[in-house]
Amino acid sequence: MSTLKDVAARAGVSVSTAARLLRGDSTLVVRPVTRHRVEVAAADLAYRANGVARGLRTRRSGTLAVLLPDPQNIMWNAMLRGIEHAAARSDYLVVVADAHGPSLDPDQLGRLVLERRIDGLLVAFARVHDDLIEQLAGRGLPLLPVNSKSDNVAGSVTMDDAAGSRLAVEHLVALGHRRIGFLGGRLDTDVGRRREEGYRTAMVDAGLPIDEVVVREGDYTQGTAAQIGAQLLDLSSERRPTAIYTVSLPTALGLLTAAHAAGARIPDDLSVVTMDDHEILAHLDPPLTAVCMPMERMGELAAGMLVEAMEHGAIRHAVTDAPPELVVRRSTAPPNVATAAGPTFDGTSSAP
Amino acid sequence: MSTLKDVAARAGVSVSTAARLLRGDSTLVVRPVTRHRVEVAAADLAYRANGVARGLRTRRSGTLAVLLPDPQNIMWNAMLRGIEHAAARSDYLVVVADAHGPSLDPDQLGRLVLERRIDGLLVAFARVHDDLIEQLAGRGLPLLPVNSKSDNVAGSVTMDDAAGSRLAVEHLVALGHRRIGFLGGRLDTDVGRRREEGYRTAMVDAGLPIDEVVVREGDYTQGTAAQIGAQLLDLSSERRPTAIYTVSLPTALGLLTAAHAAGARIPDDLSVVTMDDHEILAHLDPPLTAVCMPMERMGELAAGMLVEAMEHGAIRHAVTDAPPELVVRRSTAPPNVATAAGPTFDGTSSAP
DNA sequence: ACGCTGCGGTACATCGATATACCGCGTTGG
DNA sequence: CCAACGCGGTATATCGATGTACCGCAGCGT
Repeated sequence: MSTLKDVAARAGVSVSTAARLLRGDSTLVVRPVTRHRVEVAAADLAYRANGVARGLRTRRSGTLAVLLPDPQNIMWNAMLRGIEHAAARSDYLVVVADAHGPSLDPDQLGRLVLERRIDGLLVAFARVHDDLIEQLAGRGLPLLPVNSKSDNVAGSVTMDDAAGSRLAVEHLVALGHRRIGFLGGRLDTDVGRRREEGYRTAMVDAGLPIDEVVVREGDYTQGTAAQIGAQLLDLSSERRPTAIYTVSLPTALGLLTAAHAAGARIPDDLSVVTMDDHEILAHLDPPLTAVCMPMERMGELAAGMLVEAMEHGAIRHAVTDAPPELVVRRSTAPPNVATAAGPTFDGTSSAP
Repeated sequence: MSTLKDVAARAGVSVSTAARLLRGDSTLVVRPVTRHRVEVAAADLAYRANGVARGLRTRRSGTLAVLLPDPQNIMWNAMLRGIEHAAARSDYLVVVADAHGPSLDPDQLGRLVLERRIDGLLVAFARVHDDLIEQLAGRGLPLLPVNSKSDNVAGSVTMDDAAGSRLAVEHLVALGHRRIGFLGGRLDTDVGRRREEGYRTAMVDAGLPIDEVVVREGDYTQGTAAQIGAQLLDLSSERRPTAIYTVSLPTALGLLTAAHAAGARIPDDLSVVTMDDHEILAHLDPPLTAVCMPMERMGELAAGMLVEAMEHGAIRHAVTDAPPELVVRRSTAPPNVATAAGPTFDGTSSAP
């Protein structure tokens, strides 16, 4: 591994000149011939600047971390891709941290940051780590909530969740549904509230009454969703929703489990739309109608903004520009009048 | 941010003493009172060693990268978790690189490594990046193929793929299948060959003939699998397999698509087992019987070995100890004698 | 009296890149 | 005639932690 010193010696210039030239320092004036000598020397030696040494001087490690609440949710993959691409453009590396696993708990992560191995942090689902966030943000560490805002942190990148929810509800309304349930996220998170708000707005806009019994707060886990789903399906036929909108894939899967257990067929007895799309939804039983949110775009935007914040201190609240899109598959259909108005389905499983 | 100098000044000792004490240098002898003074000073100042400065001196960045062939395959998630956990135990960070995306092409990655921002590399599905691998391994960079061996690289971590394949085939045989197809991976990869070998061994052990027409090389993509699947389903009824074993989730999904298009019902007309398991398989149409491979364990092992290699130079070929397990769901059933022996299914889609 | 050893540390030179200050020389402009 | 400035760079002090070499002193044996 050759160093700058080697290059300078080979080119017959000082280390500073070689450094400034190779770094592209615009205040440096050199004759073309000198420039050429240095460039050739660098090429001959296959010189690569040592990133660690540079980092020491420039006080940057060139690495940022992403903190995820639930790496089991495959929807984060798209966001991660976006983050990686945008970060790579600015020559940053991305470290992924599982917020709940033993790999990198918030304390560990805080340590890393304080040790300057990480320059900044993208935090998805901020509420979970309020204490960490306050600590770090308080120390002036570049930190950006993604997908959800946090009251005491300046800046965030989110999507138009309300629009996504409206899209889902409007689709159900267009199919003829009137009793539309909502299986949401945590209401102590900004994103959870915005998704519910979109649902409510769309219901009101459609002139439909909102039955609070079928508007439920979940926690993005499959287990909780299955429980709530069972409760919703157990309602009397006049109150039981003919369609349910779920706000995440795990939530949707929980509902599917509950529906299966209750013997409710989808979409015959119950239509289901979920937020967040992924290719594999086309292969589910049944293929799930979904609102495709611009996760990748959000990731790109977030990484770009974080880099911007780290380098120029500018930070703001931003909403991803790409609009949500509805992907219609087979889990939604017009309400089955017979089922909806008639006696409840028998409650036994339809599984063999 | 306080530095070692601040701590030393506050404790009234030299920088070296503070450094050695806080680092836990066992060759250092200090009086308890001195030790205490330094520790208190460090605590008071909330001192954190600067990882970048340390890295410069110790010539390590404390970061390792994982190169993945196809981040769309959600099966890597489990491996990543394992890698992260094991790496975290040794205080390493993990950077994820998409081998095909624009985020971090092999050249970029090579650059990072040469710039010493990354200490070592885990490469999944090595064949894709042979040139990069030779370059880096040639330069003495710690590099470890995961999931597949590479002839010109010492060391690797793999799973018992042959055992996994055997498990799948034995399950089908036990159900009564005799014409069992194989939809494999690339034969220019070690892992692809080992999975096919397991299939062949199991067939021979079961006393079944192998019809080479139904033993096919794929490339782990859904598109190719769909094409091959269509060909297999188009065979005359005496040759058409009654069951197919696929070696990856995208491959299985491709086959499902082909089966659906051909109007073949699963498992009635065709049983399907796939390698690699994930919770979501339980929700597919139909729920897929799968061989659960110890991906997470492999990840842990790999990260541990890479760290070991980086710090002590020891490297070897290792196979994950945890055995594969069969998870039976509803995509496999005894062959339908009527369908198998009778005329082909009508070939029209069963979709509404 | 002399060397040796153990104790409890310290001084100083790294690691490699970067940034600021500054240098001598020739050319202008006033 | 002298100051100011542009040219083409160089010298040197960082950044913060690490590790080797070494120091003075006391005690101990001979």
